[in-house]
Amino acid sequence: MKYWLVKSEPDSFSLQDLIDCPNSTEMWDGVRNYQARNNLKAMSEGDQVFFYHSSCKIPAIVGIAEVTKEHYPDPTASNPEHSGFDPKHSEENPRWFVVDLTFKQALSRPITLSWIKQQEALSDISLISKGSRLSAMPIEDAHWCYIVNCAKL
DNA sequence: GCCAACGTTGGC
DNA sequence: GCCAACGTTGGC
Repeated sequence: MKYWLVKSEPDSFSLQDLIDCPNSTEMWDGVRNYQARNNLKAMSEGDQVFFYHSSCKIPAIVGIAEVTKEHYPDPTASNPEHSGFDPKHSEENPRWFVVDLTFKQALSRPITLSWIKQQEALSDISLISKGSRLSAMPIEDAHWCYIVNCAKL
């Protein structure tokens, strides 16, 4: 099992929004960056995912979700009406993908970006290193465990 | 709202 | 294939 982190702007889709989805499950669509896409494709069913709130007052990891369906073509990329439409994408020859994420639990306290930056043990976490703008990125086991322990689930 | 750090696009 | 121009992300 692998660990990941996905980002979402809470103004457009928050952890609560995921909880409120049917079966607390949502198709994670709209990724239009190749590296982030490759990370989506590397996800397996059962992988655990930190849910991170970005571009907001207090950027933080706020919860945990699970990959419940492995990657499949992003339907929003084939929809000309959709802002994520890509004419070079098709069902037959897909360029962009989604996974399904299911809510698992909220952290009892959010793990803020500013706190993460203060932790020696997390000094090389992908979230604050090169390529940190990716909307989906891998998290090392040790970093995952450190954060989960500190969140006192 | 600013801007640094990227990623993408397209002319050549 | 280079690189300038442009767009996006996301912290501050």
